[in-house]
Amino acid sequence: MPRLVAERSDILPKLAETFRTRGYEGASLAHIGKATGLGKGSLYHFFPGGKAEMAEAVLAEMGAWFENSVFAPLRSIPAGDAAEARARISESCRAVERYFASGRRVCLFAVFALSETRSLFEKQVRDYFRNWVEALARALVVAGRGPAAARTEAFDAVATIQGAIVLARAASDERVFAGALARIEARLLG
Amino acid sequence: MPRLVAERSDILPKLAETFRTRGYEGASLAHIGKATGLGKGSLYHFFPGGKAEMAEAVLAEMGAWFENSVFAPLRSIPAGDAAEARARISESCRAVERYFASGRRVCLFAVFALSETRSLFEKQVRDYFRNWVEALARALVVAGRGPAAARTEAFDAVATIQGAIVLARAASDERVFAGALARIEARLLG
DNA sequence: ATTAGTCTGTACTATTCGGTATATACCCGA
DNA sequence: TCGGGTATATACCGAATAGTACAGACTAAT
Repeated sequence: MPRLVAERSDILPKLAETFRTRGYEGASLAHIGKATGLGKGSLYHFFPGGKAEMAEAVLAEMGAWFENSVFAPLRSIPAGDAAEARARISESCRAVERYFASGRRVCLFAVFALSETRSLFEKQVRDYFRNWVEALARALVVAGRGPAAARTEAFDAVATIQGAIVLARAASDERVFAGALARIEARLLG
Repeated sequence: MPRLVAERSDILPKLAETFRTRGYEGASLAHIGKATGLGKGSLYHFFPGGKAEMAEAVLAEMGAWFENSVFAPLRSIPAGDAAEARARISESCRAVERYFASGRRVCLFAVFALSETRSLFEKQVRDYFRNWVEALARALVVAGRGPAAARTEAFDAVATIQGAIVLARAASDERVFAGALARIEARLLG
């Protein structure tokens, strides 16, 4: 039996894809096994906690990606450097567009937030959105907004992004996501 | 065996509640049976097509409610009556807030849009959001906006509402939904 | 009173579920 | 060459799954 996978993290992308497309309940071990090419034995070797641990690992990886690629850059802008803040906000919009594949790819945190799975991953889901809103609000403050306005604008921007994913999928038209994101960016910078 | 239910529509609310809280895959016939108080016999009597037909009926009822309570009033504003348009837009925001129970209650169309269930109910999901955006855009035109601006503003408003439900649930704080909706209304009227 | 049609509960099928146990194969260090 | 830890496949478990079959009980019209 040749080894196919060296590390747990090698199969996380395919795991994430399966949870995204089928949801937590809908992703059966059979689906996961087929998607990853691994049997139950290997799956339970890597994730002794079963499906719950798989989903947790996927959320952790998604969270880490956003932390590194979106939240941290927004949070760490030097105070007073409004030009840099605007540049980082623009960059974060591009990173978001890339990650969600222009609305074709779903946000797993949103899927979990809308389902009863929420209770299983409540903390991860809450922290993800809180971190996003707070990081963006911080960047807006550096860009010159008042604290209260920055907070509500950040909230609305994140909410609109999430809703745009829903509407883009509903319409099966990814252009509407790109358009919405462009308007969000303009509003954040304007 | 006493009759518990006279018509199919009597159990639709409980059916909707079950699909909302557990999703399509997560709502088993056992859950549905317990929630509605009906055995499988009755369930398959009313819905010979099983779960798929139940979900379809629920979507149809939700769609009809929105059509009557939100879309039609927005669509049927007399041309030129900007004041009436503003009043109807305000009313629709209040109807939406009531329906989604300030963000506690999930939008089933959004849940389906994000899952692979989407392929089963593609048309219903697409039509729901398209009708909403178009009705709101029409109202905005009557209120004085240009057609293009009306369309993008309507899209963004619906998207933000959907995203606000996600974020409100993630934060387990319904006040943030009410706040977001108030800002959306102000933006639509301003 | 009879009957036809409308519900309702229950037992049943076959399948699939998440999870466990086990046996086998591989790689690497001694 | 010989273990021992790491992967992997497979058979298996009890529970739950969607759906079917059917018999009983109620209602309403005849």
